[in-house]
Amino acid sequence: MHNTKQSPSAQLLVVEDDESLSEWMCDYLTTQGYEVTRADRGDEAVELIKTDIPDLVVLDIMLPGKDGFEVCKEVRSFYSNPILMLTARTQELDEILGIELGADDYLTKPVKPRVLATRIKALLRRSFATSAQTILKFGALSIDADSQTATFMGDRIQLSSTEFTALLMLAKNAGAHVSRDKLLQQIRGLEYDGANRSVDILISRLRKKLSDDPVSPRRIKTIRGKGYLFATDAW
Amino acid sequence: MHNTKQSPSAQLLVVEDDESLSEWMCDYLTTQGYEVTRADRGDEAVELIKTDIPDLVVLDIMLPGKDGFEVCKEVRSFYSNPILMLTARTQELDEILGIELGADDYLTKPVKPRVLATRIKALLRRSFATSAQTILKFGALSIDADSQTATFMGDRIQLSSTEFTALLMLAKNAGAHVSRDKLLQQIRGLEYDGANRSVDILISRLRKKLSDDPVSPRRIKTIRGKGYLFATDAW
DNA sequence: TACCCAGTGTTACATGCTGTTACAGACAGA
DNA sequence: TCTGTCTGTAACAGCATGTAACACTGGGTA
Repeated sequence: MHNTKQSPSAQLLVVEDDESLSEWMCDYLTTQGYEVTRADRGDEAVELIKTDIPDLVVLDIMLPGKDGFEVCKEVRSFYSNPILMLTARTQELDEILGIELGADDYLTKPVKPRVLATRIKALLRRSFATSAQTILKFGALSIDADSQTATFMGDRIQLSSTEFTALLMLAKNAGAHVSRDKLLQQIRGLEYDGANRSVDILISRLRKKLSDDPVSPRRIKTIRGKGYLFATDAW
Repeated sequence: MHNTKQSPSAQLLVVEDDESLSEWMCDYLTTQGYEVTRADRGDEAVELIKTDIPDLVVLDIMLPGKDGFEVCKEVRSFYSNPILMLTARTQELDEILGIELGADDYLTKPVKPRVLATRIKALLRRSFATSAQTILKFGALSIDADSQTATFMGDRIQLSSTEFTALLMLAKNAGAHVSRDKLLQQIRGLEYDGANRSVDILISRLRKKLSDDPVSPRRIKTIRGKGYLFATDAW
């Protein structure tokens, strides 16, 4: 029952002027389940990227019309999906490494099919993964778990790692109360012994940084005897 | 339940016109866990290589249609996986050694099963090993494990090998914290004794080179008591 | 050999983070 | 209103972290 095919037919653009190489790459990638478009000129490639917006571009450097470096530089202003460069000579490779032109990976010719497929898969996986970034948003407040950053009204809030952990935990359980026990466990791996006030202090500091009034908090509410609650719609 | 097979069924093409020899090689390699395709003519082999793109080709020299030398030369323009040549006579062997035709290894007949398997395994391992290169990208920062190079905003960052190792390790675990212990282990193969501050210094130097503000770092965050974390999306 | 240099670890001190204590105020039930 | 309990937080202490300055090392060079 399980379909083992990983990539759900991503759309690729192969830009290569060597016809035989281009042909086998396109054929091979098609057999791998990709939808493949072909171009053999640099200027043509730019147009295709603009109109088709492929999920990934395989881009040779030596090209008629406009070389790979130029293409890369030109499209980077509007195109952010991965670009895999193909290079024939070590000299070109040096150039790729020296100049930061926006390529996401490179391959030296001769290209091995398995390697090509592996790279493309990896790049696509990464590309999809980063676009599925987990950012929690609550009005003007947003919390990004991956980069450990919280912003409020566009400004970054300076939080210590502990504060961030607590905020994230509260936000993940927004609308429900989180006990001191759980917060402490998350932060220090400790059980709450009842007399410990560290969570209170932590919340106090968090509120201050979120400009939340402790007397009548809109964001982090106190649930007497039970813990704290992150309010979803604070303002 | 555990499958001990190492190579996940690589695809091989055996090109040999001696039927009995071809048959036992194919059978034997199949029992070794490979997926084997057969050809007995040189021209047929070229077609199969083009369409199937096997992970490795075992190629006899004396063949009807087109001999092994020709096949090798012809496919090398588009095929870069390993080719293992089979030769009957010493004279042929001399030719293989004299002419650079793109073979990766050779075997003289009679072929011993164990030797054949060992060579194939070695060639495949080498072939896959070279496919490890990849560029990690995080906004304006890119890290190339192969060339031990990191660039930031297009400029190359001058990193010592230790610094690069640490950066790579952090980047590979982007979004998750990496302990001082692990960093030290990776760098020096040592256990972290708790009093050692070398990791801190290393991070400090790294941050400086990445223009990361230590007071409020965007790239390499400190997780108090746990280590450091590379933020995926720093800006 | 003596010297230089880059890389790396150590020391020492500055700074920052977090928990504890102590007290003030808030809350709930009687 | 009174009382006991819970919560907020200032102030402090202790420890973790940041880093300048120096020491050490190994490799290259004159």
